[in-house]
Amino acid sequence: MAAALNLFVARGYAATRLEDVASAAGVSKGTVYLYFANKEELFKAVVQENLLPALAEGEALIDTFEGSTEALLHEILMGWWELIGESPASGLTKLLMAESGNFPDLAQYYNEEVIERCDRLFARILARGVAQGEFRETDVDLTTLALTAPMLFLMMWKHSFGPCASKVLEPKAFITHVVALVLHGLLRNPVPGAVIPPPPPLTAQPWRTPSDVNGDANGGTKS
Amino acid sequence: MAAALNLFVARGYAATRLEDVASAAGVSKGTVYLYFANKEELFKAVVQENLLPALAEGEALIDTFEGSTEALLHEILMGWWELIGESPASGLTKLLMAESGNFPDLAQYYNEEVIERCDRLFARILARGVAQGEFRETDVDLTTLALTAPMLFLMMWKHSFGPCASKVLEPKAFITHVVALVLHGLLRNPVPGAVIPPPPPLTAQPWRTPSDVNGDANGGTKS
Amino acid sequence: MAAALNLFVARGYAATRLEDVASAAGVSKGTVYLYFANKEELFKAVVQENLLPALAEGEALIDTFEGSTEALLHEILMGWWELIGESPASGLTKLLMAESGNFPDLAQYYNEEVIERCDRLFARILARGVAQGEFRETDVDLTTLALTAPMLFLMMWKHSFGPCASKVLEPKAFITHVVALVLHGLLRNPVPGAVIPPPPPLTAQPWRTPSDVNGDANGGTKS
Amino acid sequence: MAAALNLFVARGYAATRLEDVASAAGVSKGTVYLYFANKEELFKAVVQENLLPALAEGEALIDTFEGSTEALLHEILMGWWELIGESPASGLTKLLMAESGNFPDLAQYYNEEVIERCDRLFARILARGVAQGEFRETDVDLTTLALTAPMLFLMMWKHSFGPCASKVLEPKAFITHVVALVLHGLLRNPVPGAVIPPPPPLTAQPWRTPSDVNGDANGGTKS
DNA sequence: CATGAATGAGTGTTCATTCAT
DNA sequence: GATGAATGAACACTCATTCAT
Repeated sequence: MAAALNLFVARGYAATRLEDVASAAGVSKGTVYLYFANKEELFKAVVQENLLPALAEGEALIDTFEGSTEALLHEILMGWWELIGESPASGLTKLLMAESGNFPDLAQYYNEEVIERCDRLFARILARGVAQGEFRETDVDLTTLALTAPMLFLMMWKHSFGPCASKVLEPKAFITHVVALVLHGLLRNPVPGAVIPPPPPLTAQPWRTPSDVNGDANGGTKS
Repeated sequence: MAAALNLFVARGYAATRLEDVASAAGVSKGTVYLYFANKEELFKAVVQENLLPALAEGEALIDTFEGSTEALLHEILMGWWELIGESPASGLTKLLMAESGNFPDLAQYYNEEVIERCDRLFARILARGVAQGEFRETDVDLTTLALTAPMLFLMMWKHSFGPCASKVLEPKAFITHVVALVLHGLLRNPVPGAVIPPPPPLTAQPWRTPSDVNGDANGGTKS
Repeated sequence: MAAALNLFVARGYAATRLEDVASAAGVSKGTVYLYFANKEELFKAVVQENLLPALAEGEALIDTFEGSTEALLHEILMGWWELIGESPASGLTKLLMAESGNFPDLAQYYNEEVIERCDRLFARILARGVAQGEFRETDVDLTTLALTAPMLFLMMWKHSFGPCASKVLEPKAFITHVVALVLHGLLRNPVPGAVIPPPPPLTAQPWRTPSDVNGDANGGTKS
Repeated sequence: MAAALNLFVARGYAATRLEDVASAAGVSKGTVYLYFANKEELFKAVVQENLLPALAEGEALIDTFEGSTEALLHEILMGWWELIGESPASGLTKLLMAESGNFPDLAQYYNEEVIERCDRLFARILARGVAQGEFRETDVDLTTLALTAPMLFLMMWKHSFGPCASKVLEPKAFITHVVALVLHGLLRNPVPGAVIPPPPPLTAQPWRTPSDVNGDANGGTKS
């Protein structure tokens, strides 16, 4: 399964030949079928074997943690990266997204077992922050996503454009920056104590091509 | 090429049969080869045909915009989603990440032509915000990533787990929330006027398994 | 048809694409089908167009020739080479032998129209030599073949191993040598006036491996 | 490989379908690819497997032979025919000439490994004949060719026009005839002891068409 | 008369899967 | 339990052939 994990991550599902998995594992092609009914089952087994343990470990932390919720968030995200992001499991996450269309049941499973558990984890953290008066009132689902999106992005990036990008992306520095940004805000003079204000109204069709908006081209300005 | 785009996005590169592309386009298998040398060239053509125009349109907005940089950011991200995220180009972005390992030259090309141009766009916006006294001093590269990561996440999500997730994710609401979060911060009492403070120090190895940290098991507390 | 001739000779029947023939001829692929029903008919037309005229010319010479039959033979063979061997028709001959199995009717046709006429030509020459007292009595069919074999060999060679052989073969020198050899014989002291003597009896199984002929290994000597 | 040999010889390289080879061998199409990387490799393997052993056997004879060089020549040629000409290897020789243009490396290999070794064999025989006073001084290369050309012709003939010719060609009788002819000469009164005399001068352009030689049409007569 | 876009049967090749040993 | 030889369905790609223009 370790061999399969590496090859699936490196080449994708379709491009991974069972013969390569077998020889990488030092066994014959037929032996694979003694343990897995077919390629699809092998794939599913690899996914489940490598994703769940990491998540389980992560869930243990939260209850025992003492300190500010900002520090807790930082810890959680950094630990996530160290445990999953830096391990081959991050490759699996990417692979799962890439192949989700061809493996709906797997995507369903992953969604239920991993993502929703993950969401509940963050919901608890956010609730802790609000309860202790550290955080503003906030939409828990959206804020959770705003925190997990950079993590998923990091995993995807590592296994897609990262290797061929010109600027190297330092994951841990990025995580630290994101936490600081989301917590403290980018504005020089944020309004303390308030709920986050609603955004300004969008301009009408600002991105349309000129030919599309010739009639009311001045509608593109904000006011 | 429209047929190829749809099928590539729906099934992935390997699982898309040229015969299906042909019949979806209403032509025969051989006809495809009159216009594209092989499957790979078709794929590359689809990618380039559908990604670049969208980006080009996006770059036009920034110069003419008047208003707060917060509003500009909101506009840009929302426009990005309307123009690319809601179009099949978002599917291509996902596909490209999924297949980047098997098409290194395409990934390289996408990185140079799309990502780096995108980065420069955001760098200009952030510089505008800082210059006008709206934003704190900030690491431009990391903040750019913190803003683009949710966008890439949205595209990936839409074409992977989104369709089978229990909670529906409303992209525009998410974008609005992310902008507000990143700008105003999650803290109830952020420090106005200051540079974002450094994060608290991480605890020593908080996520390690007990077997790994047996020597200093109490290291799991914060300090 | 000139284009087809060149390509057929250069690449063989199967490896010649009609599209290449068309573009070499400066017309479109469809145009070829205005003049030839299909690839096979084109091939047959090329063969007939290029082989028969050369042979017809050759037949004209013999009746008017005055001089020794040895000189006549030399003239005929040399003329054959100049007219056919040095022209693309030699390539056709090679091609016809190569493809005879796949075009039995063409081989049949070639056999009747070319080879048998050729045989009759040589039979007349040999009869002339015997009638004039120049040549010994001889088996006409075999001697004809003994004279035409080197010619066919030359044509085959030119279009097969010739281009990659280390020693260059000078066709005209070879023809001259063959005529001299066949006429005068290789022996230092041939027996004038006599019929060619029968060959010595072959040894029993001279080429068998020793393990096969262990019983009478000395049978390898001549008598 | 036996099945491939038969089919290649019978139909040529291009017209032989791997599926036919497989079914002729009693296996499935995929099985062929367990042993040969592709069609080309199968072809090359068939050629090398079937040509070299035959030649190796042939080279053994010459050293042990006692008797006249004329008899030796007869033995060698007859043995060649029995060992190679009558075996499928003769079909391979024909095939190799037919496909030499499409397999230059194979032609090169055959030329070096087979033809040149063959040439050296005959050079030794001719030198023996001259050294023992049996043969006239002669151009070794050309005489070698004059002896091997009928053999190659026989192989070609057998697998091309032979099956559809009206007159049957008896190979062994032909070989015997050629040896006698080349040794004793066709002339009734050859000149003993002498070097073969140079050929009479060729007439000027005797084969040209009338339109080509209109200026000096009388130059076509010999004197 | 000429075109060239379109066709689709055919073939080389791959690889997940099986099973006798 | 393990093997590896064998399978055959599947697919990318080719090219002779057609036909509307």
